[in-house]
Amino acid sequence: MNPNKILLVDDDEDILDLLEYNLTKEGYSVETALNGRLAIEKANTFIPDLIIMDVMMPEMDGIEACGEIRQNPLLANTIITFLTARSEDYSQIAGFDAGADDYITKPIKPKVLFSKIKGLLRRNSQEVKNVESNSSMFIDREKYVVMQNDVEISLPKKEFELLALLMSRPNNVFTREKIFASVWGDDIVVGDRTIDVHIRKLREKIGEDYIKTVKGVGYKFVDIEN
Amino acid sequence: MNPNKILLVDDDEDILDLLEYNLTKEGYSVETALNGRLAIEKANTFIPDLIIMDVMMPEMDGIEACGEIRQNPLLANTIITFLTARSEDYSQIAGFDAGADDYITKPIKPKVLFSKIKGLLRRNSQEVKNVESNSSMFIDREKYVVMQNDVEISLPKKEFELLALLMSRPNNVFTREKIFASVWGDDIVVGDRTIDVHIRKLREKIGEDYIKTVKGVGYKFVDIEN
DNA sequence: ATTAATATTAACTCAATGTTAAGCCAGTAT
DNA sequence: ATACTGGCTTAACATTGAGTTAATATTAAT
Repeated sequence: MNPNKILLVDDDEDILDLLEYNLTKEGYSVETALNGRLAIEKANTFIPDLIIMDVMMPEMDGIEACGEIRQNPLLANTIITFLTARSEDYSQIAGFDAGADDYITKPIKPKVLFSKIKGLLRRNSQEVKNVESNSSMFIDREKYVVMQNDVEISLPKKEFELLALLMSRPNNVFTREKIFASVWGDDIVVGDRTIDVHIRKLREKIGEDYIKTVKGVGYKFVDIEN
Repeated sequence: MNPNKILLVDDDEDILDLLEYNLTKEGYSVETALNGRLAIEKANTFIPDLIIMDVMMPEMDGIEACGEIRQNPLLANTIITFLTARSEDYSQIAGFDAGADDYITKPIKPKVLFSKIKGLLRRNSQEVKNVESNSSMFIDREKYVVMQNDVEISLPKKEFELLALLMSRPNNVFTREKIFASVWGDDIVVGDRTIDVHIRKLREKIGEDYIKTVKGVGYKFVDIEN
């Protein structure tokens, strides 16, 4: 299934119509909402892959809505992007705190916006690359090792790919479904406990605190301060 | 010699001046370039240890320049880092494809940038140091022999080329696919066990511990202390 | 308290790799 | 010519350990 469901949230109907029209024409499945509260409702049923949301809205603003949406495990992998005026510096910071993935500054040309959307959605399905986070750990695909505080940890293939996936988006929850699809491939079927066992082995090797279980949802890699 | 040569590439002279001033003060040897094309020229003669390059530039963008630079074997050990806006997700992905090692998101505080640079160069110097300390073994293409602790080991062609390939990037994993492509050529087809047998003969001659198997992935040449 | 989800452990399976020896071929010495 | 030589490949079989499973324990949510 290609990721292509977009939820647009803005209090200006003209903008909604314009974007909806053009994005639909591009082949995306689009829904809209006029404020934060409605956005939450729509998101819970529509399960979009991407939410583009204005910050300033009546009823419930984007920041608050974002926080709510991030509570829903089903939307763990949904990318949330804010629309924000260039100068509203504070909203950007608050937005990231609330769990936003990105922000787009207004005004923006439709063409630029579309290519941006394409890029964002592509990220979800991208092959996992070397990952450099500002944590004490990073993946070295060339050497096929994980560096932890300048110590090399070598891992078997499946464990390595699993960790690489989780680290590709720290703090982001990966569902078991996504993990299977990415590490094992869509066709191969293995038992339910297989992921658990690999997670366990990883925790044994890199420490208990890096991989966090989100019960009923999946697993995430969290950054640890030195 | 410590790795300390940095090439800065950005179309904004103010930024170049600022960074150059501060990095020079930190003891680095710094050169600058205003666009991708100039960057390639400078890189070819300056042989920097680290290139910090803006993605968006006139004349030739960072991605393209990165690809070009990666063609030059002299710059194989040069770290290439992109400067990119937080939201330009696509450029990050394309950057890795082009051979970038890392990316730094703008805006960034100078202090953070400096510590990041330090980290990047330190990582590189450690690798280089390992290679040098392991002068217990090196390839002599002229004589077509491998020197191990001042002892000449002469190897048949295939074994020699295989070892030379692995040693060309110590600690790096080479997949069977790549080994075939490099040592045998893309067209020639040989059986699955052929590589194994050559690996075995090499291990017999140079010792068991130099070539490590990464099951399901490939082989790598590892440095050995003393 | 009940239950579903996850953790843990150890045993098992099988694909990937290791090992050995024999065969083939090109170059070369007899 | 013929036989020898060393390099390379192949095939058959052995071995290994990554990956999986299954059984049981523990945990978190209601």
